Amino acid sequence: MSVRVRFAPSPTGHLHVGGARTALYNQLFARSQGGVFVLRIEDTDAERSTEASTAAIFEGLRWLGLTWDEGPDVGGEYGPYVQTQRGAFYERYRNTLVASGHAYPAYDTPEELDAMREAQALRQEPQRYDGRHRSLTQAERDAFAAAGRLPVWRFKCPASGVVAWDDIVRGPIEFQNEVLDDFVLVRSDGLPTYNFACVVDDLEMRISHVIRGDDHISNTPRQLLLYAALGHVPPVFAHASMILGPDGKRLSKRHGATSVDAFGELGIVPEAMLNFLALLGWSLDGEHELFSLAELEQVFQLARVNPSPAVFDTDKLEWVNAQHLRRLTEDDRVERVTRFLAQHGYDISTRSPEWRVTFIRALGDRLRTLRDAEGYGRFALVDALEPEPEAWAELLGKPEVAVRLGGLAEAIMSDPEFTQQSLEATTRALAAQLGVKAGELIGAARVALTGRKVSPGIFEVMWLVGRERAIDRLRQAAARWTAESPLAASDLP
RNA sequence: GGCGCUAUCGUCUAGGGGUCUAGGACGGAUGGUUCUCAGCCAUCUAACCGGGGUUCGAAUCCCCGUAGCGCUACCA
Repeated sequence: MSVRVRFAPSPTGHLHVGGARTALYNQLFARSQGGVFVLRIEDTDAERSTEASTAAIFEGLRWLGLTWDEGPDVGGEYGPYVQTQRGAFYERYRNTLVASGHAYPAYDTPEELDAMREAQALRQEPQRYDGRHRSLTQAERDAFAAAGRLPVWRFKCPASGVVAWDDIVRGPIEFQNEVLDDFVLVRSDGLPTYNFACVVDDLEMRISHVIRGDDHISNTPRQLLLYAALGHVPPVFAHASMILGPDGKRLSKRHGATSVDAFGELGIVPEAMLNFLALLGWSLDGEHELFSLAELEQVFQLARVNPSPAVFDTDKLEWVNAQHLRRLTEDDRVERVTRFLAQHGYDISTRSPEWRVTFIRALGDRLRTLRDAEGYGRFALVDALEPEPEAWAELLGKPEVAVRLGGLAEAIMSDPEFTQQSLEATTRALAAQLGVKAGELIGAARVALTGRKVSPGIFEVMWLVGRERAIDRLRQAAARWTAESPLAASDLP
């Protein structure tokens, strides 16, 4: 049997991390099996579906680097791949079901249904459609129609028996038919409901495996019943678990970023997002955890997907991100940092290639996210530097700062080479001459040159800041220290 | 309420009757390296939800609880 899977989002918002993981698992399974990955848009909810959401979902999938073999944009043998364009299929299948006695029109109004459920709730009964329009006579139907009522089409659910399947990630699951009711197939406006459209499309698109979130487990028995009524063998089902927030509740906006491209804004690289998502609910062996998409496509196994829900852990995501950042080639890393910075108001594209490479090397392993480049690299990105209060306060408490920084400015000025090496030699020589530890001098220089207590290596910093600006910052800091430090008086002769 | 799913360190997980004094990773802690930080190295921290079975033996199988989550729409 050839493997055909699909990711079928409904365009009612951004691509959520849960959806992204479902899409990923589908692609991974398809590729690992030499199968086909289909993208289908389930927009039968006219109320909530929007063009903008469809676009956002595409954008999210593309950002991640996912690729599908059939879909609205790439076409394919079983199109169209947008449900609102597949009306003819649903109509045909509905007619089949009506003809075989598996479906019937129901004319209840929303108010009548509400009343029915209320009454059931009052009696502590399970709330489900009681089948009141199941066996209407033609005359009764005509009467409703004449009264202007538009029917929905309901599925005639068997009153007894069980429906069961062997879920790839959860094993055997079964439902008693009696807990199901005559669910709606086609709404009064003619649009199919999820359960119906889904089955029709999976059938028509020859889907072999349905990989989706476990919020669909309770839909599965209904769909299975439909396959049976239609006389078809159902696909194999695999229900992955939910992704939770740190509080153990279903991940949502209040946990922060949930749409995948929001993570791009946070400085997460798509390779890392994919890797992390794959690990949320799947593992190769519990030992290896760093994978590229291509590697995942080789080693992924649906049966190794974990049935229990997983908490989305940002710390781990950032760690995975840091690992992927390191794996990038230097050119790629320069490119991505440059692009990220540009999107956040810092243009380093005009700098020399040598400067940019040095900048990225200086940032080095400090980058957990691309955004860290803004923080660690700020000293090199802006002209005017306001020292952080805490760092400055500490400097004020140190002795002889003006002499040292002033001396360093002099030394740098008279360093003919101005390379990282020469700067180091110059600085260390000065420290020796002043009789202080190099670390002392460097610490003061760090605050003067970067405004912070933490920065990349000081000689890289000097080189990146440039001779003029470095001298300038050192002198300014010296002057300001003299003006503000209680220790300044004793510093003067 | 009904139905369903899930249950190993704080988090992601390995482990599926003996090899488990439960392994790896993130996080945290400590020490080393270093101009700070990061990194790297070393060490440490911390778990089988509870109770009953089955068995010579259970984290692993069964049952019952409990908890969390999902579904219970003319949403998907």
